[in-house]
Amino acid sequence: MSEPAQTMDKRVERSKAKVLAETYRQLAQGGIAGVSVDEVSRISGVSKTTIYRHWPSRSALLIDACSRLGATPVAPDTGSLRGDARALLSHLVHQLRTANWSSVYPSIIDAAERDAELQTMQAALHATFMAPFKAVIERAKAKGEIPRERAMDDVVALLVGPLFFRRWFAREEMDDRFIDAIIDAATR
Amino acid sequence: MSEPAQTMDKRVERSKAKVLAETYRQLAQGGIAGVSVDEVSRISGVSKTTIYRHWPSRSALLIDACSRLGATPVAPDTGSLRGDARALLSHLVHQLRTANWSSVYPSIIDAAERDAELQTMQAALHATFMAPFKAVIERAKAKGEIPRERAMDDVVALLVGPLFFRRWFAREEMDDRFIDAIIDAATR
DNA sequence: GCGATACGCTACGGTAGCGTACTGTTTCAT
DNA sequence: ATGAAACAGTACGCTACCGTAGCGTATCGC
Repeated sequence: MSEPAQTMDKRVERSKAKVLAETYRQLAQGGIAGVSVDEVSRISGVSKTTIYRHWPSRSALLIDACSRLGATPVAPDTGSLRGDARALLSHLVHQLRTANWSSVYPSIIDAAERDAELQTMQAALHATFMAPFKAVIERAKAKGEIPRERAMDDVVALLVGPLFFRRWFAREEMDDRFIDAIIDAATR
Repeated sequence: MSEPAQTMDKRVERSKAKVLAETYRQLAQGGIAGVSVDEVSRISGVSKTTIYRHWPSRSALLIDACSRLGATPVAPDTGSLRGDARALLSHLVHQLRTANWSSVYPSIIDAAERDAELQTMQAALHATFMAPFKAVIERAKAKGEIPRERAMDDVVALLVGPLFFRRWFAREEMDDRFIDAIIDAATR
């Protein structure tokens, strides 16, 4: 979102990096509510004054940090929809188990329920996460593997919904057999 | 969870009811983080001293209030799995759109990510919500509408996951066509 | 080298929240 | 009627947090 701006003072870059790193850590540990500017300052070693020089408020810092959570999306191309979907879901399961954003995301979802700014940020994050799924489904439609009439968003929900459900609501394990069951159901 | 205890002082009952009612209201409005004991006291008209007589801490009050969110579960019996599932999902969609717990649940999910007590409460709530689904699926298995080998939890996740996904993550509308798509996929 | 900029440090002011102590009053149960 | 229990009101102490001000120092770009 915010670029290096071509020529950025080394000191600024260093400070921002340190602050964002510590913000990530606190986000992963305590969610959005667990981030305190005082503590970010104390642990990162960057003065609170400096933090407020770069972000106008705690809220701005949080949005900036959260909006960088999404990893670079990668759309596989195994040759078949089933193979692509299996690759995507396996990768997603791995992320849900290990990635930091997996424990932060509920905070964002909760905050988006009441804060408009957070809501647009979450929408962008969501679009980033879902992009590879949409790409794969679009390709499958082009090859005729699934009918054109099927709504894109429906297929995405059928594929990803059950995983999210297990990770955050049911708190159950997600094995390969479950992934296959999802694919069987969604690409029927 | 906490019973009328056979003979409960009218004053106690009245105080607890007023406090819980206001706690609900603040929960629906601002989530778990939006509940303040001082404000519950001020608006409900029940003295803070009294609140702390009945709940040892703010956390205890929150857990007590949240654990009562679940409505009485109702398992329909239309004669077919498709009919039952359609009834359940339609009702769930309506709840997700209008019920108070729909805006509170993300808070609980987030809190459960880090607090063990909240986690067990959420597990109980989840079991209550899913009970009618399990009943319907079990009946369908008995009638041979779906094979016995299919894991119960998989079917539940395939049915409910896409709806939760739409409500909280994708923030998209849920119409009857989508419900049919889910049922087609899950009961294939 | 030197001016400009970023930075650290310390100390505030202000707010909000939790949980407790104390005192006097109302309401219940018998 | 009377003792016991629950209650309201108020005032605290404590902690945590946000955001700002003032001042001196270090570091960058040129």
